[in-house]
Amino acid sequence: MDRRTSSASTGEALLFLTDEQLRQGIEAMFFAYRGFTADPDRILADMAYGRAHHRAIHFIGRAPGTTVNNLLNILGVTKQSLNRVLRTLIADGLVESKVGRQDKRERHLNLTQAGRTLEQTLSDAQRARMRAAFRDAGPEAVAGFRTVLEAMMDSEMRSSYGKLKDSTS
Amino acid sequence: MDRRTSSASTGEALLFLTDEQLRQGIEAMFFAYRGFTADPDRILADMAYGRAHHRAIHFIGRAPGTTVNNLLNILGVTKQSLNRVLRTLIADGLVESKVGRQDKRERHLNLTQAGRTLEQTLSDAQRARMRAAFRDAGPEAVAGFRTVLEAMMDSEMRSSYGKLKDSTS
DNA sequence: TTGGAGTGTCAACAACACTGACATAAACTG
DNA sequence: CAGTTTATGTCAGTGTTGTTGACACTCCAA
Repeated sequence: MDRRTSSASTGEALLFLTDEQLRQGIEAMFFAYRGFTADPDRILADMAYGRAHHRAIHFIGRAPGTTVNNLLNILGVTKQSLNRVLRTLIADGLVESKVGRQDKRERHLNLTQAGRTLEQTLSDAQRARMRAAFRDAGPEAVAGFRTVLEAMMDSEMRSSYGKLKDSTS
Repeated sequence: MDRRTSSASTGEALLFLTDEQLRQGIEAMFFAYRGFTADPDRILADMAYGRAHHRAIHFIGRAPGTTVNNLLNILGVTKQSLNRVLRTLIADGLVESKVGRQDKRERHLNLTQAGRTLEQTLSDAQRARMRAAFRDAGPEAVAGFRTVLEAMMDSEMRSSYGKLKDSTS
């Protein structure tokens, strides 16, 4: 099956689309993601936190004052799941939740000083690996990396990604 | 902190290594990985299987006759965790486990016909997304994508990845 | 024969996701 | 104003996937 991409009938120009190339892409993604999360995971293992806390802290730090609903959309989890994480982060004084001024139903989330410190620790570890990978690979490879990843996102995620990207440019 | 990469002191040539670029790389990785797993996850949700079953099926299909220990190294989980998954896959007739001929302690794992069918279904979905992303991004971007991902892996994973890659070339 | 490697299994537990149901307050709508 | 919707929080239950620790069995190799 899938004769179109596994034979040479489409010519040399599409050789990068063979099933074998796609499988290697899939496996590269799998192994790289493990590396990507390994360092923060190690740090968090010593605390009572996990990957979910890291993600929440990352995106609150990235979009200060964001609402719970917005965070829900970015993270793509249920409110029950996020709430469990947020509750512990707020209780531990890493995140603060403030009632909205305009719309008092909303809660605006911000990192406290302690939260920023942890965010920095986690993101330093993750950035160090990313930086090493980027440096080894070079600028053209990095551009290609981002192009492919963007194409691989669902469109909703792509818009979340775009908003974050633009908000800090 | 990290003045080296966040200032212009190292020159324009390293602009792709700014903290902002690294953060965007981190977020791209996060959102893209969600897309990457979304399609197989949807298929598996209807069955009694999850992502762990998909991974086992993928790598058994990729390296037929592999031993449990080898699979353990590739997947990077405990044998207890893998065993739970393998047990259900074997019980459901998707994977068969054969005692080694040379070393009878080892078990060699292979997909049954039913296993291959499921593997095909899952990997078709995942490859379709990967193919679309690769096609949209173009060959140079794909090359860069792979270069960065390889640089991001831990070295043990990189060697697992390399072995799989070479075994089918 | 003894030690260690490869494997399987039991039990307990934790993290993180899910669904469903319900509560509250605020905002919007007719 | 009454009714509905939105944003959020919470309780209870469940499932998948990971972990440790312990123990047993088979079998290879020194």
